[in-house]
Amino acid sequence: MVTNSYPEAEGMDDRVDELVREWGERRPELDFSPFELISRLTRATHYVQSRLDEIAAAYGLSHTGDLDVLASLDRAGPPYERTPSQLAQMQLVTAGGMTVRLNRLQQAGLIDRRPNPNDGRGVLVRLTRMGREVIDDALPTVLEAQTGAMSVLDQSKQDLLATLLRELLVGLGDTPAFRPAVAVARHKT
Amino acid sequence: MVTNSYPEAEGMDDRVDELVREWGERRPELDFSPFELISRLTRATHYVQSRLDEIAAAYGLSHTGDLDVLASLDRAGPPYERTPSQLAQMQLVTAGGMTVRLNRLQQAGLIDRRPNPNDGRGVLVRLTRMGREVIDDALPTVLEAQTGAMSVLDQSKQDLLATLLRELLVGLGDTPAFRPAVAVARHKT
DNA sequence: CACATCTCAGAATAACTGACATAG
DNA sequence: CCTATGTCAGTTTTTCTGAGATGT
Repeated sequence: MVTNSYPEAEGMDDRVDELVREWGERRPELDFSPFELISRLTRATHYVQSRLDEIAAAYGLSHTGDLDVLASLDRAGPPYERTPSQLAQMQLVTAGGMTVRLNRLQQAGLIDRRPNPNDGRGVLVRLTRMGREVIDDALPTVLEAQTGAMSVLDQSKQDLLATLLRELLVGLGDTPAFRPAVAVARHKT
Repeated sequence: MVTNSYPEAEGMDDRVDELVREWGERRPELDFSPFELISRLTRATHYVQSRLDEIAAAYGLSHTGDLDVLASLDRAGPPYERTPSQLAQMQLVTAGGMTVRLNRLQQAGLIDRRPNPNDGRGVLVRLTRMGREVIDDALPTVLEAQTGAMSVLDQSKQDLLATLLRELLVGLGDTPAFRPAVAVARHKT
């Protein structure tokens, strides 16, 4: 169902190959292979995010980041709640940046906030009924677009790519919060 | 010289594994493997660009994009010139967006513009002496940072990753401009 | 005349930093 | 008291779109 314009992608050059070729002539003493890799990462992200931003726009959202917030709340399962700081950390934005997003989503009626009963400093963000409807509808759409974007690669190549990127990410510090198996009891949370 | 905090990245989980695990519990009927892949692409790009933006900032530039313009002109070799549209296309921004960057770089004295002798509609952007000094100094710094960022992966894995990403990019439409092997002569250019 | 190149004005935001109020 | 949470104001930009001037 999701088709691709370049069934014979294998063996073809991308635009990064051009850049690397030029560098090789201009600065033959330097190794540009990390540059090559990072250029591809960046460009692939650019193309993919553009497609996803279009989907977000079709739902009246300003960009994929807003959809990510809704998805993250959905992922939490009933009652679809998380704290702003949880959301910020998952999505690599600062708390201040998340506040802006949440204000916008609340304005649109897709989320609301209530005081966190376990922590008087904080709040809990929750999907509204409308927010749940939006993400219920958008999630399959997004997944389909993502599937389509990756579909030039067969499954085994996608798996290999995912594995390599995991290793890269761990090296870049994208590691899960440390979760002790045992802990001494504390007051409240 | 470039070290890494996670020498044993292999086999370790990244934060995307957490997300995928949550999705699996919440929506077991859906396949999140393309999501997993795209999340990793996006996050890796985020981390890497943050590092490169710091380098750009150290040179007084507003972000990596400005460095990319200088690098692109350097790559052209003497006399270090390109048209704004060439630069825009290479860097995936619109002509309008490139104008803003060029204004800023010209303001900083790193580039200048002159009329394009071959095309009265256009201009040629050129590195100034100071621009050349900046990129001469910055280029090794950037490459070193890029090398460091990728260094969790050994060379064979980097090569494999680059190959897979090339194939993905071609599928996403990142293909070189068509260059006919033969063409009929035309006026000027 | 249709199209290409480039710049600019206007729109719409994004996101970060640092400060602040509140609570643990 | 020191730290953590969340919000806000201020700042700094970014980028795109569409119009317009100029030239092919």
